[in-house]
Amino acid sequence: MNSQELKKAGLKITLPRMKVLQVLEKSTPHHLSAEDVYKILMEEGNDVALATVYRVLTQFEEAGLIRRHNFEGGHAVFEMEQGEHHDHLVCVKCRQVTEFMDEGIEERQIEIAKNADFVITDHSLTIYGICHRCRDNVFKQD
Amino acid sequence: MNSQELKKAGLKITLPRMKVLQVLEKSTPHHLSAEDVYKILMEEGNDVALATVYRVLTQFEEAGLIRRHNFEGGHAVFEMEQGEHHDHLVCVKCRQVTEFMDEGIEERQIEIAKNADFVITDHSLTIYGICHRCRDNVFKQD
DNA sequence: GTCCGTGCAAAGGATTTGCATAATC
DNA sequence: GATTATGCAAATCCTTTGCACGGAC
Repeated sequence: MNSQELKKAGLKITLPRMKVLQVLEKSTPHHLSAEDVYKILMEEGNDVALATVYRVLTQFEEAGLIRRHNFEGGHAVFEMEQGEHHDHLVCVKCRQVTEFMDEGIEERQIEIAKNADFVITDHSLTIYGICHRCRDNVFKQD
Repeated sequence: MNSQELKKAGLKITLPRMKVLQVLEKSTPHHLSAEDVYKILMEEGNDVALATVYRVLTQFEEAGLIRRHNFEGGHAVFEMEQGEHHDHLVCVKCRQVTEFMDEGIEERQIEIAKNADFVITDHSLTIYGICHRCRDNVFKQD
């Protein structure tokens, strides 16, 4: 139930918040921009102002319910917090995002930060490239 | 001589381009935003329009002379292309950027992309945190 | 009923663009 | 002298904010 998560986060249960949360959960592990969320809500007939989507997403991020990523290319994308950290493979053609996690890399990062006398607050590793589907379909439009 | 680099990149030698290039080279390996470059030029008495700075930076990036990074927090930063790849430690307090490079991590990334049947075009690893100076100076303003 | 949340429209910051002028080759 | 670059201002994109109204508790 979504209302549980909202309450736990100290946020009042409102329709816009419930709806935005549903959209994000439904599309896990996809990565949606504020605009994406807004469009999906519109298509579903749930009229929520874009400004509200932004506000709600920001609140969710502060509450630790979701995560914001600033990949290259302008707009931020959001995904449900999945408990465990992971990194991303982003296809520069179709924009599809795949997740991965590598213990070795994680350990090395901690090591590097320690050596630099640096307290890690966050880290993001993103590999940009062309996914196998886009490579196979060079002549088609995805 | 900067004009060499510009010519090699197929760009006409103009004052704004020379000046922007000088600023970037002078501050290597610092990371400057378009606004930063603009302000430095202004302080030096070199009046270049902000729009021109953006245009020139974009051209330099396309020519492979410089590199653009979109760290978290809004605006892009640029640095001279230094031939060899490296990653970044970004202090979330003072915004200072430190560079590092780890062979083990690089190899793991290639491995991961291979397993995902993904052709790497680029990759960026950024560790966000608090540098030792900011940690020591918690009560002062940097 | 009080307080917080929402919608709307306007503001905001970073970056881009159209157009006339000015510079390079 | 032809073509490309620049300056300026306006436009654009993504995101945030002020304010009056509506809804949650």
